[in-house]
Amino acid sequence: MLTIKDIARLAGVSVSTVSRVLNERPDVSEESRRRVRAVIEEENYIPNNTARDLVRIRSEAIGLIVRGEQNPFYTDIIHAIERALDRAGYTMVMRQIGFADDEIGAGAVMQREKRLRGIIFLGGRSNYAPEELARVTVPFVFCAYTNSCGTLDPTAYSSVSICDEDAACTAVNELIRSGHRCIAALIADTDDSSISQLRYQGYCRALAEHDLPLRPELVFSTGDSFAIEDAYRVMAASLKRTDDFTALFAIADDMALGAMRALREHGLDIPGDVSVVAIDGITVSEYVHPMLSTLCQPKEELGTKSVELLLGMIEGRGAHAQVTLPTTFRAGASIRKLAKRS
Amino acid sequence: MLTIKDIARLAGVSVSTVSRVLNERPDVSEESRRRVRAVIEEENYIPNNTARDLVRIRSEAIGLIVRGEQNPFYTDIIHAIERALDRAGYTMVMRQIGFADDEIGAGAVMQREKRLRGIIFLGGRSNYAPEELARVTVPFVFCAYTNSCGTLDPTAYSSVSICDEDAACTAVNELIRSGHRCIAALIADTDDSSISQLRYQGYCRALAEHDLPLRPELVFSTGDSFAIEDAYRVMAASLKRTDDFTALFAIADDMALGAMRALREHGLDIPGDVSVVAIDGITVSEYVHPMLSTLCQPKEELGTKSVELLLGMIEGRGAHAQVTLPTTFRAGASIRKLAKRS
DNA sequence: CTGAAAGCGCTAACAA
DNA sequence: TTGTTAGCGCTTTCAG
Repeated sequence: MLTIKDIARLAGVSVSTVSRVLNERPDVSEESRRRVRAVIEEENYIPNNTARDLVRIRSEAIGLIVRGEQNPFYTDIIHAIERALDRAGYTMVMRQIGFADDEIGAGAVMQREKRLRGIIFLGGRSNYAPEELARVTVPFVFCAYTNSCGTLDPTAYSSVSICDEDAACTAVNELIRSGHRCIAALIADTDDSSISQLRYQGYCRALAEHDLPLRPELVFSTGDSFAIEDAYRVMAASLKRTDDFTALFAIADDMALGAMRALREHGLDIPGDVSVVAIDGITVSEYVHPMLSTLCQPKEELGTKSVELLLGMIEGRGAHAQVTLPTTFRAGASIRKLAKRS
Repeated sequence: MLTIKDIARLAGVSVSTVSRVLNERPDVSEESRRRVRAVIEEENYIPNNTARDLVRIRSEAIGLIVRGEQNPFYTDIIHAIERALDRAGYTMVMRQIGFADDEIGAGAVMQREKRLRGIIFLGGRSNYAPEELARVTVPFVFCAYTNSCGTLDPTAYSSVSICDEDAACTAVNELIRSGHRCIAALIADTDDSSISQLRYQGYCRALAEHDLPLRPELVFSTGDSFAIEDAYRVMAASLKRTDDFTALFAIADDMALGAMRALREHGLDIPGDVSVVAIDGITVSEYVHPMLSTLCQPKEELGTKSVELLLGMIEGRGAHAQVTLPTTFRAGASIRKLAKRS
């Protein structure tokens, strides 16, 4: 394995000169630069990033902590993040953690182990105490979720997300606009300020705004999973108790897909018997039958904007900010317009 | 930021002693070990991996190079790989590359930059020349594909995959067993030894074995993409030319889903008018309607076995091997049994 | 513009 | 069992 020394020797210069051309410093003569470049090219030399990172104290690496089971929704965002990071000359180190794991802890460890310049948290909770958050001492941004319950000072964290509550409210309103009155909800956990909870609140708000009663028996919860199979399982079990609703709001596309299978297996037609709406806008939901009506998150922008915000903080041109991105309703064929009758 | 020196000072020992307890060496007195551990705990010290990796020359990192657009099929495998690596005490560094990019080159760069111990290639081509492959000097394994065209010496590479040709043949046979005679195929590229090509060969073989003619006008190709949207687009365009088939074999689940939408939009019922079968067994295809009949790849095993093989080579207990894993047919509802006539 | 030399934080001989 | 010390490959003063 070639080192900078070998290159220096081969080019007949000192290691510092090689280092200078490696780092595109201006203070090198054209002649030296050319010679060094030639040798590097010739020998197929690639600098040892580990050593560079060590001496620079900080690396050019950004950590990405992804929480929860594999949600197809994240895939696009992850790609957007990686591309954006790559374009800016940073490396991405990804770490997946379990639904119940502590992402701040994981971030703190990773930050030190890998000497990260910054961290992007994808899909987490947001109810941290400031002290907990303080364990992460590099810039970070929450992607696709935010601290909407307000336990944190807005100057203390960054986030790029949609407004989950509004999104849910909008989605449910689509159902109501189509004449639905008995609207069930398929959610995950309800007991903290998770995305599930926020979207559930949006559901409640939409009902309230239209003077529709909130019927607890129509709120189905997977407990803490967004997984398609759990959505299916819970929906199937719930249908044995009640199917007294004409529409279903699922807090995530993936969950909607699971629920739709359960509905069909229960003999219900979509949207004939039950209309379905969800939030996220994952690719595949545009290809299922009936095409899922959903409120799309701007996946690409969530990723690129997160990177932009993070790099802004890292490179000292930019401060903490909470960015809220707009959603767009994608009309599918999973909502049936009900005939008006009171 | 605390360093090993600080810990040594605080614990009243030398850095070597700290290093020894960090690396769980046996030659440390219980007394020292206890004291050092206490200080580490107390100070929340986390060793600098960069420095460790530098001095160890080689890191504890394994590279994962994922080629091609985000295929949901990969997600599960990636997770399986990460979990297995984590369990064995290795870190994963992932890098996505474009469909047309050179994964061996990417691997070679990454290997040097990150001082990788090994590399797993996910979803690549397999028609490299031995000289190209030689650029990667750490152990590596091809995951989910193999060098079936045989340009490589079996002692020169490792792979964990299914037999793509057999899988395709089996899938198409399911169609034939159900009485189908006019079977279209939706494929990607055909001009190299890609997975698409192998599966296409399986399709051809199944037809040949049953004396069915290969009708080129029923072979639809996306060119080089496995993306759902391209499958949809190509299928929709093809249907304008011909719909003279009773069954469709798609080389990937995701492509099947795209095709199914096109078929429906063309007014065809699945499986009433057209039966569909595919290969991969991604999660969501179990939830679409009709449930997709498909030949499942053992995703979890593909990942864990790849890691096992790789670590075997890295840790010196194990040599190159080509592992072929079995597929299992998952009967959905997308195949219609044709009445026997002729 | 260039080179010598001092580390970055850690591991691994080698001595003690 | 412990400490001393020489680097790992690179960047970065600081002189020249």
